[in-house]
Parts: sequence; C-alpha cells; structure tokens
Amino acid sequence: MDESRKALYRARAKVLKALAHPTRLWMVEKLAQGEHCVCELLETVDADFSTVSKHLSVLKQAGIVDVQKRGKQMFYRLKVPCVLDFMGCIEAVLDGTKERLEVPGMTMRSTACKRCGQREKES
Amino acid sequence: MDESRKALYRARAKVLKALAHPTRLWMVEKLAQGEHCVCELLETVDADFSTVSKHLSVLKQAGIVDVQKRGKQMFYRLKVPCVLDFMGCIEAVLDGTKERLEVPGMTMRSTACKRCGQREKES
DNA sequence: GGATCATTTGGTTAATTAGCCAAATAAGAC
DNA sequence: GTCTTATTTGGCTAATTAACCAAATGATCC
Repeated sequence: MDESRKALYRARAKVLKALAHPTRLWMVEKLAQGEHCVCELLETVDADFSTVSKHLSVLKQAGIVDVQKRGKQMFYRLKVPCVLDFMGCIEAVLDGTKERLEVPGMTMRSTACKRCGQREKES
Repeated sequence: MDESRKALYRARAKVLKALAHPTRLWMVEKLAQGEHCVCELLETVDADFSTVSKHLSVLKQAGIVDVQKRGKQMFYRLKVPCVLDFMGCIEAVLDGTKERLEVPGMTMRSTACKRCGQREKES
C-alpha cells in the first residue's frame, strides 16, 4: 500500500474517531434537529463546559459540524447530515444477527496457507 | 438522558470506535471482497502478526466481522457489509464542501441565551 | 508422541484521549 | 472604561489504545 493510500485511510479513520464517542454522537443527533449554542448542548449532557466545548471542537476539526459566531454565542450546526445514516447500520451491527444469513455453498474456500503463498494475491 | 439511552450511545460509539483505525478500515474493505485468513491480511498490512490479530479481534468483538476456524486457519469475513456504505459520507466530510449549501433564510435563530433559559428545552 | 504452522494472549512501553479545574478571550451591557 | 456572559485554551491526571516481543494454544502432519 502506497503512502497516499495510507493517508486516505488515516483521514477516514479520523472522521470515524471524531464520531466514536457517546457524547459526540448524541450532539450530532441534537444538531441534526437544528443549530444549537454550546450552553444548550451543555444542558442535555451532564459534563463540564470545557468538556462540551472540546467535544465540539473535535467534531469541527473533523469537518462534521460547522460553527458560526453570533453575538456572544457560538452556534454549531451539522455540516454533513449523512453521518446520521450510519445509525441504521450501527444498529444492525448491534443486533448482531440481521445480516447473518449464511449462504451454504459459499463458506468453503481453499485451505492452503503455507506462508500464505498458495493463494492469489489481491491488491 | 436516562441510563439506558446512555448505554445505547455508548454501544454505538463502540462500534464506530472499532472501525476508527486505518488498518481496521483497510481490513474491512479487504474482507468485503471475501473471507481471508489472518496471514493473508498480514501480507497487505505491514504490521506484526499479533497486531493484525488484535485488530481483527476488535472488529469481531464489535460484531462487524465473523470468524470461522477451518484447519489451522481462522477465516474472517465481513458480517455486516453495510459499514462499507459509510465511506461515501466520510468522503463527503473530507471534501468538506459537498454539503455546505447554505439555506439563506435558515441561519438566523434566537440570540437569547442568558443561562440558556430563554429557549425551548428539547428532549 | 514430537515438530510445525497459524493464531492468540500476556506483558511492556509509548502515545492518545477524556475529564476536570482554572485562567484567558471576546462580545456585549452598563 | 468595568462587569457580566459565552466560550475556548492550557494544564494536569487517569484511562484507553497501539505496537511490538515472547510465550502459549490448537490443529495437523509425521
């Protein structure tokens, strides 16, 4: 794998990592309903002001949310709403069985793996 | 937010966290093409055998992949293929502009936030 | 049985992340 | 200008995670 490809996967992982926190997931759903200032989010979250602010900055850095200053307040909004679509699949993972349908003839494949040489090398 | 709701968000975050690593993302795509044993994945990854194994176990624990032992080998396969659908949206996040279309009338909202009391409390 | 191959587990260290507190900014309000 | 109010930044500590190495397991082969 070349370096630019690695960089791509690193970048993708970073976006997922930004989402991969319960509080941030909650905030994303909240922001999906419309923009909110930090103090509004704070109310629903039971954490320190600075903690909430840092979570938001993680989401902003990742490019998931947007922020706009108006008066004394910072208004955050969901910039890329398609992240909400992840939830359905995540639920499927959690259910753990939804996609389990074993296709009976498809399970067997080669058993060769002496130093893994006997199988086709894919990209 | 009640405890069971918190638990839900924690569970969802855990699934995302399992995906949120460049090597694991790569493996998921690889496994989307069909099952692979650990040594095959190892070849494409440039990491220690035990590191690869641990990454796979994170994915398995999260419920994203499945494993089946045949002979000496462990064959991993993607259990919930819909996680691949995340990539399109992740790319949109990375592009950072795709979904930016400002709806002009929608930006303004209340400016009231004295201790955040003046705005409706949503769930 | 012993040897070998494929993989996992345990231990260690370094790096990253989450949380809180306190201090710093920044924009009004007075 | 000073005084709030809203938010961010800078430590700090505790917890989690990633990587490697070495040892352990488990299956097959002889």
